[in-house]
Amino acid sequence: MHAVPPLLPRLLPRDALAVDVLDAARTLLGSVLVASTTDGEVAVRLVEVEAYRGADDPASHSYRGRTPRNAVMWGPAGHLYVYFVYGMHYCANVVCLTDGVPGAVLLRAGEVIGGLDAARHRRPTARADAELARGPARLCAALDVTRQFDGWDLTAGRELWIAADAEDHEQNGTPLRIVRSRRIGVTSAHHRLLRFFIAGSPYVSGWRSAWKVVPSGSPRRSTT
DNA sequence: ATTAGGATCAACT
DNA sequence: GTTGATCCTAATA
Repeated sequence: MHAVPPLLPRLLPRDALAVDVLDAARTLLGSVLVASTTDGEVAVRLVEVEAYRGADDPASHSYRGRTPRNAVMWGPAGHLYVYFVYGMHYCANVVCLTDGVPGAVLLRAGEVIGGLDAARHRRPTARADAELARGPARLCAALDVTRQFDGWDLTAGRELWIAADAEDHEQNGTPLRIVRSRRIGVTSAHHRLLRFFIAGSPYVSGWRSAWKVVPSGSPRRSTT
């Protein structure tokens, strides 16, 4: 055994995201989204994501083709696709695959690991810190992500960027486990198990005991 | 603990 | 005119 390298934040490379949405989902779990704006820096470790594909996925915004709203999904991997829903919320996705092939991973929930005060200020209705970023629109609110960041390159290391998972996480001495389930809130493609989350995490949204949940490996540290 | 209804608007039929 | 990749509050158990 040689010396353990320092756990410095490392920018997640675009290559790690220019892959199939299922692989990108597993890479994103454990990664940390960092937003540095004038009112503070907030960092969120992702614990729950959902994969959305293209023409073969009726639940995806890209299913019916390219529009001004969803155009970013056809662009380069590692950029952010932000959309507005229900008249008052924003949700964010990380674009995957290669240029011209739509696909993205919805960021559904995470643990606020930095900038708690700023996050609490932006999420006044949260009654516990575990609720600060539990849910896709809450996560965006905690990071102050709006349509201003639609198309933003997360791999450039500017105000909003993504850090690779730097640790081998464990709980009670065993590695964290990824499980998958059906996606939340979608009314089509119900059967597909395209939601990925960290088993047992208190920061995961929408847990339902009745749901079918299957194992799906452990978080992957990107090696590129 | 679980459920139902309302808020509020851009994109799309 | 209808529909959401949602969240919050209030009501019921």
